[in-house]
Amino acid sequence: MVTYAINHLQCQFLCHQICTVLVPQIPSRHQFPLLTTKLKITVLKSIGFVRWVILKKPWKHYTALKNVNLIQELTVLFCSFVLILKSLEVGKKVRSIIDDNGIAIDGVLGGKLVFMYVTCGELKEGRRVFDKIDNEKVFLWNLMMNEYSKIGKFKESMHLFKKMINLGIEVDSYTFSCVLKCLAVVGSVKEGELAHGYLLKLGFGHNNIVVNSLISFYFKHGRVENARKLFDELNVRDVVSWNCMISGYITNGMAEKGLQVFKEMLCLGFDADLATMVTVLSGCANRGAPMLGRAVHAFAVKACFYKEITFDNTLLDMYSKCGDLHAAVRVFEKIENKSVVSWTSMIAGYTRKGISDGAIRLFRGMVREGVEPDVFTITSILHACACDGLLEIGKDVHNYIKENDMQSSLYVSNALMDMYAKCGSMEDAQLVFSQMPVKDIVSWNTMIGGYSKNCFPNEALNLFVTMLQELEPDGVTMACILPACASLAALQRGREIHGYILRHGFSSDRHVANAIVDMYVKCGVLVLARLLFDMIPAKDLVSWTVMIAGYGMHGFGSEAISTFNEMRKAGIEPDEVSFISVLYACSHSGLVDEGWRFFNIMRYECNIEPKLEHYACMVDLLSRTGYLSKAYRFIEMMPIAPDATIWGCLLSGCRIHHNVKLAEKVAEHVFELEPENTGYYVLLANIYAEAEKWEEVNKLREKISRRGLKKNPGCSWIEIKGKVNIFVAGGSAHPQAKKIGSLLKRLRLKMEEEGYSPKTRYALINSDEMEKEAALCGHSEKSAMAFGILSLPPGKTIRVTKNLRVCCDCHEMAKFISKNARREILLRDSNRFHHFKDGHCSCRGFW
DNA sequence: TTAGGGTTAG
Repeated sequence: MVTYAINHLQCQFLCHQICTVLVPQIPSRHQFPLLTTKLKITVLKSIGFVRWVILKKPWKHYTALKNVNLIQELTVLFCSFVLILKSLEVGKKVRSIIDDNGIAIDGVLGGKLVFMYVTCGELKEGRRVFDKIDNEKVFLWNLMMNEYSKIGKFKESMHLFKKMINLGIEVDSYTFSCVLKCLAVVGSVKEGELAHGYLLKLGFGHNNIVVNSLISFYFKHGRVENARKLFDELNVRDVVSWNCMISGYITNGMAEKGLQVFKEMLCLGFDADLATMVTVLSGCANRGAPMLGRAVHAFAVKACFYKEITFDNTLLDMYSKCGDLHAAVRVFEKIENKSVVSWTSMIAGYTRKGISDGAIRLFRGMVREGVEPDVFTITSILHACACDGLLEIGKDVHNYIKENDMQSSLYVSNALMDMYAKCGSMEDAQLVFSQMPVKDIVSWNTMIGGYSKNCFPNEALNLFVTMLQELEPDGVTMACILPACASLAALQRGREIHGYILRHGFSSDRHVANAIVDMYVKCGVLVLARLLFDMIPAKDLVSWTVMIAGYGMHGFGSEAISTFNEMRKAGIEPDEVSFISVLYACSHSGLVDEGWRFFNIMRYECNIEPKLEHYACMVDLLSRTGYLSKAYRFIEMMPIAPDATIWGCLLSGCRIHHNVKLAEKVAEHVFELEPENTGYYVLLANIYAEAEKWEEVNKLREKISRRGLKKNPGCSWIEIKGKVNIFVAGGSAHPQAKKIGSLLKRLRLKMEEEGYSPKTRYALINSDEMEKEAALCGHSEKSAMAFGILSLPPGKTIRVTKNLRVCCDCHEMAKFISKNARREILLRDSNRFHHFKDGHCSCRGFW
């Protein structure tokens, strides 16, 4: 801030000058942009001075200025300045001057204060003042209503409207404009029609501002005919009326008609204005209509709109949203004075394309150029961090948010939580969530979805219950909570939520429909999933991908492939995720040739560069089917660095095919990349155990305990009558543990009678056979299956979920039970589903 | 006070 060296007399003089000379010269906010550059500089200098006067309060020392009237005049003036400065800091100083001097807040000063607070983003304080003063100015009521609708509190805005009607305050056209805007979002058509009747009664039927808003209202509710009728009946159509029609048609999916109105408007000699261009272009962007967008671009260039920054920004956004990032970049590069909007649109464009590093490069570029990021920019850059899991950069952005006091923006806080959730840091997300004074539905959904996806299904379900006490969930909530049921394989819970969805009419939402299919797939009810999938009227890429992945998970490789082909026939192009699903399906069914075929289709036909996940599927496929050295060479040839998962797939393959020598070589890579992951040590230990290399097993054991690593305990659960029963490996804490134990013993005897011998090599214990057998009996999935037999009526499928991969002995026993006790068993392990029936498993040995 | 950029869903 500039400081002013000033003595007592000068201060007195300057304060006098402010009141007598400057006051009449202060332009209003609206006049300011119209001033000449020279005048603007003069005003800005004065503002700099006044800012200093306010912050330093030099008048405190002068009796002459302690005159209350003078201070009151000054404060009114200061409020006006704050409106230009938009600085809450200065605004607060003004307030303290008022309070310190005991100045009464009357209508004039109160009104100024309200306007000042609202402009500085302190709506709450503005409302407090607003409520205190006797206010009959319709302008202030409109202001408050507009502010509430800007932050999405449409109900509060409507509440104010009712209040002003009750107080008998005369409404104007802007009041109706705001009311209709609110009703467009939260109201029903019926309420809008009531407002329509009311405004006709008050004589606003020919007021363009009101009728234009009414047209927009009907369009937003899809009542195209009503909107058209109003437009046709308008005596005098202004450019806004035309713009409303164009935008209305485009957003209702009638882009052609919108363009027709646009042409008609031009033919009738109406001049399209900037808003027309912006409306048409943003309509093209939202509908994904680049052809129309390009035509408008050409027209606008002829009409010289391209010099307007707003136009350029909309144009670049249109290209970016229509997927043509190159065209967007060309527009961006031509903009001479890039505004914060230009930069943000470009950043959002890169993020949309998944080029997070490009987005971050742009972000740094804009800061370098001295363009200050605003809440929109911050939200976009957080999204880029979220997409790429860039936690450290995300944390830097969080610091920037704190320094610049941006947390109060719901968009910012929500994007921040989403970033933390997607980067896997739910503690940080929870911290942001708990500190938010106001939360909206997106905040709740983000947290619930975050917990669901980060393997905290219970936290997600608990938060969902809390949410129900606070606000109504929406379709997105459903799509966020269902994966929690899916990850728990909590079929009962999932069914309840499915019921809730049906009762509340969320089932027509495609995201919800997809999530339901996914939930039933992961809860093991594949047939129902397929049925519900078939019922989705317009399946999107996600619907198909869920189904393909579902077949893969259940070991139906050829069904997954035919669904994939069906999808392409339906005209839906696969993306990288759907290729992961089909490759995964191939690997879980041992379909080597088909796997290669899809890998090549992806690369050469669809031009999708394989990512780590795709390579992992291929390595998995080769390893499972015994092509171990081929898999090794494949990894070595990879153009990107393999991660531990990829080497881990090969290590699993080494176990299946008992290749100890290669396993040792592969394990070196795995341990180097993920030295803390106990699972891989256990895997190698099992490979040694199966080869009866007990010395090596012990060495590994020592290594594990030296490093202080603990084996992730095996844990299985089974849902009986909605209650989840959990079994831990070797545990006997369950109330029915004894019964379960004796049932398992009986089963084991029967198995031996029929020639099965226990697969003791999988026990990872180097002791006598008896102890090994006891350890095998204690495996959590066996206990859960036995509990299922004891608790469920005959003939009912037993559904068990396990946190780790199923062991071979348990797998054998499940096969036996399915034949001997005539029970279907559905076992979901950490990798896939095993469906046991009549002594066979759907995995056919691939797991 | 018709008009440009941003958050949740495989």
